Amino acid sequence: MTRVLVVDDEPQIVRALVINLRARTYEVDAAHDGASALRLAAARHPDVVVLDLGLPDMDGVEVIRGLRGWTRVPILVLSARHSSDEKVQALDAGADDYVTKPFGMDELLARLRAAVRRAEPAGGGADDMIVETGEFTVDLAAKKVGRAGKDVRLTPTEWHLLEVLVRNSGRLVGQKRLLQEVWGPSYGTETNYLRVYMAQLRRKLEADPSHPKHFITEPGMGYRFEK
Amino acid sequence: MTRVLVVDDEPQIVRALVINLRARTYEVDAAHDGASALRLAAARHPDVVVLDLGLPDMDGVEVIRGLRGWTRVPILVLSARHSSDEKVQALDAGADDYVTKPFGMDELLARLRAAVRRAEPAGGGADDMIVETGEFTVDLAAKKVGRAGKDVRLTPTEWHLLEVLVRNSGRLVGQKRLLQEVWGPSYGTETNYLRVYMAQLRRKLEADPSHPKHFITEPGMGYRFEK
DNA sequence: ACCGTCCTTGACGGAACCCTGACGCACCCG
DNA sequence: CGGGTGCGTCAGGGTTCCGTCAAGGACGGT
Repeated sequence: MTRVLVVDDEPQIVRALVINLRARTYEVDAAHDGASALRLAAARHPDVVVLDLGLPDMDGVEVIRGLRGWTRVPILVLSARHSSDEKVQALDAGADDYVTKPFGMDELLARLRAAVRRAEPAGGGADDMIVETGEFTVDLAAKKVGRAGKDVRLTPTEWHLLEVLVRNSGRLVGQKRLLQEVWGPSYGTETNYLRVYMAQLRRKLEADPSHPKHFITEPGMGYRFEK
Repeated sequence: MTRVLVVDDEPQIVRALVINLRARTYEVDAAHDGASALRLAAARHPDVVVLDLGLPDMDGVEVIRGLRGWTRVPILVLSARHSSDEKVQALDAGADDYVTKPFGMDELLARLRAAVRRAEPAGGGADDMIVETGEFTVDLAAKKVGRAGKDVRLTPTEWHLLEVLVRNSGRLVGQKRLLQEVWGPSYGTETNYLRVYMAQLRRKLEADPSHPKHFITEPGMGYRFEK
């Protein structure tokens, strides 16, 4: 299932896009300003972003930079402005495509398909990664965690944090990097978030949460996941 | 150096593109029909293809399919036709972008940069530099130190000091430089810090801490790490 | 409009860490 | 032979950092 994040401040455009995308079995999130767009992108990990440049709270190019700070997700820019300068700016900031309003829905969808297609891993990526420990199993592709034969229920943030740690299995991940990957690029010092969510992960997955064997704290530096 | 293959049957457009691209230090090949385009692509392996759909010998979409049969090289389509149908066809056949003539050179170049950029290999290279001695192992990427099969726990300052020494393996590092790299630029004379933390490193890593073989003191000058 | 889930935020005890000063030792030089 | 300098060691105290809990608020679904 492909997940799309639609960012636009005009409700009718958002609605049109959402309806068309859902009809084609995309999973769609919507945001109406830059701040929530960045937050949603961090929380939901869309496979492609459709971004209107004319947002109420911040410049669209800033949103692109905010995304590009930590992800290579395809960004498809919508804009009412035809000026060549605008396009160049957006594309060089990291956008993948630029469509001017008014746009044809067919064309937009085709461009969206193209963006998603080329983002797919080249040669059968090892994305079906399953990591097992003595006590639980993490299926990165299926986004599922199992323990003692039963599925463990994780909230989006918990899963996101777990995913970053597991993808860097064995390596230390600095707290700043964790915060930026999970909560977005504007975070970096709010270490209390990490404390809270690491505690939840340990409570749900560790055999003895007060003496963790897999989610290891490196004081002053970050955390490390160990099989 | 980025290599571009330009495919168009109109000589003036080819010339304009070639001049503009060469001026920006791209390496450019040109073809005037589909057959030679496919041949040139196979022979020269361009990093991006700029393809006009209106070719004399074959349908542009066929050219796209011909390329997609064996390569994922980015394809940027040029076309005089604005019809939504054409665009959808080309994009779904495997094109990455679609620009209608007449086009602005700035915009085309920006789209070309975008296409090349996202084709670049993903993550910054896995910098898994590992340094081994007879007694312990330092993994700079994972920020991990192992000794006799077990992980050794280092505090942030200990790790930082070790990292500077290891990255200058074999070379003498002056105490002033060590202090400034680990404790910050305003330090430089507090050599007692060094004494304390060198002692901790030796205690944790040397077989015989009182007769160090790897963390060597150069009296009056600094310290040196030796495998 | 209500309810449940999830995220955020603040507070607090305890642990880990960093700095500091004191002391002993080896070496060099007067 | 005695004083000085630089280095290694140790232990205590202050500070930062972490784990835990609970309450408040935002959001979505019924």
